[in-house]
Parts: sequence; structure tokens; C-alpha cells
Amino acid sequence: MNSSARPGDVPARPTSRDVAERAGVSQATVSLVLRERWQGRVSPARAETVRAAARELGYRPNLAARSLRLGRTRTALVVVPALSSEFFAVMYAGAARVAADHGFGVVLYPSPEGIGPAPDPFAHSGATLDGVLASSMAAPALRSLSEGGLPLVMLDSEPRDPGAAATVNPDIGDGMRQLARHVLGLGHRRIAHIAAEVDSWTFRERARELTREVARVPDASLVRTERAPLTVRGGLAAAERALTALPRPTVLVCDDDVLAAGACKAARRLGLRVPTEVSVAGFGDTDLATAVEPELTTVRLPAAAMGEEGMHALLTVLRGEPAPGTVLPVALVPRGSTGPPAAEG
Amino acid sequence: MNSSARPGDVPARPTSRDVAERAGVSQATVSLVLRERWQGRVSPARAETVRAAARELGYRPNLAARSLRLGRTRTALVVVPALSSEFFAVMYAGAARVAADHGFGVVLYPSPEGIGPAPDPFAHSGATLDGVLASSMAAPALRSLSEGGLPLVMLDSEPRDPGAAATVNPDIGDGMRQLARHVLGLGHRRIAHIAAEVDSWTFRERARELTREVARVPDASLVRTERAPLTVRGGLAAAERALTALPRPTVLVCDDDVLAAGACKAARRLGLRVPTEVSVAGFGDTDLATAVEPELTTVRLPAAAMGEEGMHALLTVLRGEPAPGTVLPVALVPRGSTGPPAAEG
DNA sequence: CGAGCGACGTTATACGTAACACTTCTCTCT
DNA sequence: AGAGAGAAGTGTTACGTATAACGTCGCTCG
Repeated sequence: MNSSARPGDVPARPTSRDVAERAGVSQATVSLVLRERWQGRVSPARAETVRAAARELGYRPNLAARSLRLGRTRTALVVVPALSSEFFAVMYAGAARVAADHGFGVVLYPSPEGIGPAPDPFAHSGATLDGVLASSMAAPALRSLSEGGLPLVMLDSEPRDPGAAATVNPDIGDGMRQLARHVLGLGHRRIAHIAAEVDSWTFRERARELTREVARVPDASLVRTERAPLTVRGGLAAAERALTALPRPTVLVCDDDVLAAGACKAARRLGLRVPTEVSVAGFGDTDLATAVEPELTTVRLPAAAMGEEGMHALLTVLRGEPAPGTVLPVALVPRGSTGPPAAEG
Repeated sequence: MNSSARPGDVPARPTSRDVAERAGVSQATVSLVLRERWQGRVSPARAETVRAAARELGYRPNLAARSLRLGRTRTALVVVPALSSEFFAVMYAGAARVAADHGFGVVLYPSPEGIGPAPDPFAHSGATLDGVLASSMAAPALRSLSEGGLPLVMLDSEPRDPGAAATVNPDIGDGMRQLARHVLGLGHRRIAHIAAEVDSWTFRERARELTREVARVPDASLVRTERAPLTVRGGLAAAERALTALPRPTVLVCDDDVLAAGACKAARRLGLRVPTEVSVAGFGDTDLATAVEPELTTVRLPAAAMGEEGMHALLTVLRGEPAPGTVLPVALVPRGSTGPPAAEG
């Protein structure tokens, strides 16, 4: 099949030249036919011959060669900080769907959680990429990407992020504002923040907004902030620390549903009932929020819409058009995990 | 920088030839130096000059060209059926860790859940791959891969899967056997199976083994099997169907913790207490199993070990050595969601 | 009747990298 | 002094694809 194929070798992958030889045409013709560029340049009969030859040989184009030749790949990279929260899985799915609709492929890169700056996704990836859609990552980790001149769209990052060609954000400040007012309105005054230890704009913004809202109520205070890795276990440990310290908070505001689930568990372990003795709230409104008992009060983040809008923005940038910064609305979803604080004993 | 750079153009990415020109050496020397193959072939001084030039230009090798030249990419594809179960995220992490230890990169491909055969990951992916590590997928979906002559290691698939160069499985039959004996031993006789609607060996095996074990106990029977997508919501709906049909099962054996969490919720909705009125058990022992109340009785699957062993097997195959089929042990973890059935009323 | 045109293909080349085969120069050993 | 070995590089080629530029027919039309 290949002139270089020695006996005993694994059969080398057929190339377009092999197909050409079998079909009795030139390699150029094979390329034209298989790329559907043959209208008016190759007779229908010949085109069919070529397709048959390709089928018989099991020909698959060498994507490395194609990428080299074309200088692009119609493939985007999606970077997420972790997969332990379903939120990112949904976001990815949204991005992948839009990409597929436009003939683009997507490669997913979960940056190892909490291990500081991510390793360079290019270091060992055979993927050549047209653009990057990145979520909630520390800027340093992405420096190497934007330096490579690769179009970058940031999700959940600061609205006017330099180095990003566009940004797509949920209105996270508004979300935290709604949540804070909800718990303050219920009468809570000693508030603890179970914060994600991921260093990104979205989490800094939540902390800032919570602090601000609490400060607006005279006798309320943020009695404690605990940082936790974005897992149930992490939320559990952090909430245990918060609930055993004095003064004990009456509500745990968590940066993610995963942390909130852990916090509920911590409360149970300490013999505290939710929400009568301690309230818990999270962010995301993923499946997990309604899987636990009581169901979580949470801020619904438009995960799928973020992925979709982000990919749209990236595709726009790749077409050379400017992409606007987008801010998506969020909504507070009050459920059973928050209630009025117990009367002081 | 590039001779083809026209004024007004975006600056073209520098090539190794640009670096060579700037350093005053040949392109071959640049390649030798940057790939660390210069010992005894290029003087240390010159090597440093080359590195400096590369740094100044912000040179990054064109991976498409490198792949084309080398015929390999040191990159593997990991295929998982869904990201809605944390199980696969952990498995991926294990595989990625081992790959990184061996200088390999990993690309993750989440095959859209439940949408039948997966779209061809190659169709639009710029990635050129050395091998594939695939989990729990329907065989047809992977046909196009193995046909491409790509080394394929299957996780959670039938032990002697043709077309797979190696397989790594948890001893899933043993796991279901232990779980079945556990609930039968507790006295349950009317058993329902909440099955994942993913069509793969591991789930077929669970169904088979459950059926077999139930058949060994004279008055026990598998009163119902409900199929569900691998989400909390899916488990909820399926469990509601199972619990409202007659005869009502006293235990719900679920194919995954995600389904079990949904099942617990269904029981609550129907006013049934877990485990006193209905028992629930799952598979996986992910974070979710202990996040819900009561904590789930489950079969601990070695997710991380599967990813690690699978990647080891793949790397072995890529070295041209034969890889043995591996079976990993599993363990029953009895917790609060299972108990003796209520006395017949 | 010959110029011109459309249909049908082919030839040649470039993409950026890695590595084989080769040259040149310097130094050592006998 | 001459052979030989090693150091320090360079010229060239190939990887497989896509496409611009170029033939070569047979036919129509002025």
C-alpha cells in the first residue's frame, strides 16, 4: 500500500496518495473529491471511483498534515478549573453543542484543581487550536496561552479582562447581593463565608459583595471566612471549622453547591439541624442542590448559557469580528436549607 | 520576522527558521537546541544564543508540523460517557496523572450521554492521537477508532473485548454479588433495579449478576427494572415509577450513586423513609454517597486506580509490548441507606 | 475555419519540523 | 608528519495535505 511498507510491518495508514494510486487519479483529485470541492472540476463518475477507493482502503486524512497546510483546525480548547462540580460539566456541554453546530470540535482541559497555576496545556498536547474558552482560572495560568497569540474568551472573569478578546459573565455580584439580602432579611446577623480556594475573579467578587452587603446592616457581621477546595469533603472540613469557632455563625454562605452540601453534612455531624439551628446556602443550582436533604437555597447560575454564549463569542472573534462583553442574569432560588435563625439561647 | 509578513498583517507566528535567522545559525541547530539534543553537537555558548533568540521572539513550536514529522504526538484521548457522575472525573484525573508522569498529554472527550453512538471524535478535532483510553462506551461508538488502527484500551468493558489492545475492569460481578447478598441477607425479597440506560458491558453485567443472585433465593424476586439516564433527575423519575408500581419493592438497587441519590429523593417525595420503609444502594462511592442523608450503601469502585491502570496499559501498548487484562477488586461499603425491610403490613 | 471556452485533470509547491548524511575544522596520538 | 577521531554545524529531505497555476481536449460560434 505504501511504497515504504516492509513485510512484517504493521500496515501503514493509507495516505491520499495511496487512494489516488488505487483510483488511477492524481493526489490532487483525491483531495478535491474528498473535500467536496469537485463540483465542475471532476466528473461524477471519477468522483465516485475516488470515494470507493478511499472507502476500500479505510482512508482517513492525516489531521496533522491538514492542520499544517491550512494553519487552522476548527478546534477550540475549553479550560475548566475542575470537574468535581457538575456546574462545569454543564457549561462544557453548552459550549460543545454550539461548537458542533458550527462545525467546530472541542477539546476539554480540566486544570488540576487547587494545584496553583495550571500546567501548559500545549506542553504535550498534540492538539493545535484555533482558540480558547477558559473559565474561572487564575490569570497566570493562561498567560502562556494569550502570549501565544491565541484568541481567548474568558468565562466568569473580570468584565474588562485585558488579554481576553471577550468575556462572558453571570451577574455574580447581583447573585451574591440577592443571597445576602435573603439571609439578612431572615434575621441572620452572624454570617460565615465558606469560600472556594480557587483564585479567580468570580470568587473574589462574591467575597467582596458579601462583605459589602453585610456591612450595610448595622449589627450584622461576617464572623468568619474559611477557604476550601471545591469538593464536598472540602466544604465539610471548612464548615466544621466555622461551626466550632466562636462566635458561632447562624448561616453558612458557600461559594458553590458542592461546598454547601459538605456544610450541611458538617452541621449534621455536629448535631445541628438545618435550617432550624444553622442555615446553609450555595451557588450553582446543579442537580446536587436538590439531591440533598433539605434542598439547598442557592443562586442559579446559567451554566449552559455561559458555555453557549462563550463559544458564540469565541466563534465571532475567530471570524475577525469584535465580540461584546456579555453579562447573564442570575436568580436566587430559596429552598429548605435557609430559614430564620434560632432565638438566642 | 516572516518574509511573507505584509504590512498591516497580524504578526505571523515565528517559526524555527525565524529563530535561526535571529541567532545566526541554521534551522537544524535551532531544532537540536530546543529539543535538548545538542549535547556534544552544539557549543554551550551557541545553544544559549539560540535559546535567547527563541525567548525574544516568543517562539512556540508548531505542533501540527511536529506531529506530521514525527508521526506521533505523545497525546492520548480519554473517552468518558458523561461528566454528570463524579466517578468519571476521578477516573480521568488518575489517567491524566499517569500520562503526565510519562511525558504524555491527555485530551478528554465526554461523549454526549445517552445520545446513542458518539460522534466521531476525529471528525473535527485538530488533535492527532497516539492512543485511546475509553470507558463504558457502546462498541459501535468506538468502531471508527479501532478501525483507524489506533491502539485502544477499554475501561469497564468486557474482559476479552476484541478490538481492544487491553482491558481494565473492576470486578463488577463480584461487587454486585456482594451488594445483592447484603440486601438479601437483610431480608429483602422484592427487589427493583434502577439501571443506567447507557448500553455497556459493565451495566449489562450488573443486571446479569443481580438477576442470578436473586434467583438463588427461593422467595426473592426482581420485581422491576427501570432504566434511567445517569443523573439525579433520572434516578428520581425511575425510582418513582418503581415505587408506585405493584408489588412495591422494598429495596432499590441502583447502578450508580447518582441514581441512588435520585432514588432517595423519590422515596422522600412519596413519604417513604429510608431505610426503614425502603432501602437504597448504589455504585461508585463518590463524594455524593456521603453527601446525602442517609449516607449511601454502595459498592466502592476504584475510579482513580482504573484511570491509572488503564493509562499504564495504554502506554505499555504504545511501547509495542503486550498489556495484560487487569481486574481490580471492589468493596461493599454498607452505610445508612440500607436496613431490614419493614414488616409486612 | 480558427479562436475561444468550458470541462476535466495534473503538476508543482508550501506549510514547519526533525533528523540523516555530510563537511569542515581542531586536536591528539603514533 | 600524517592519520584518525571528535566537535560543531549545515544542507537537504520527507512527513501528508490543499490549492494555485497550468495543460489538454472537444465543441461551439462568429
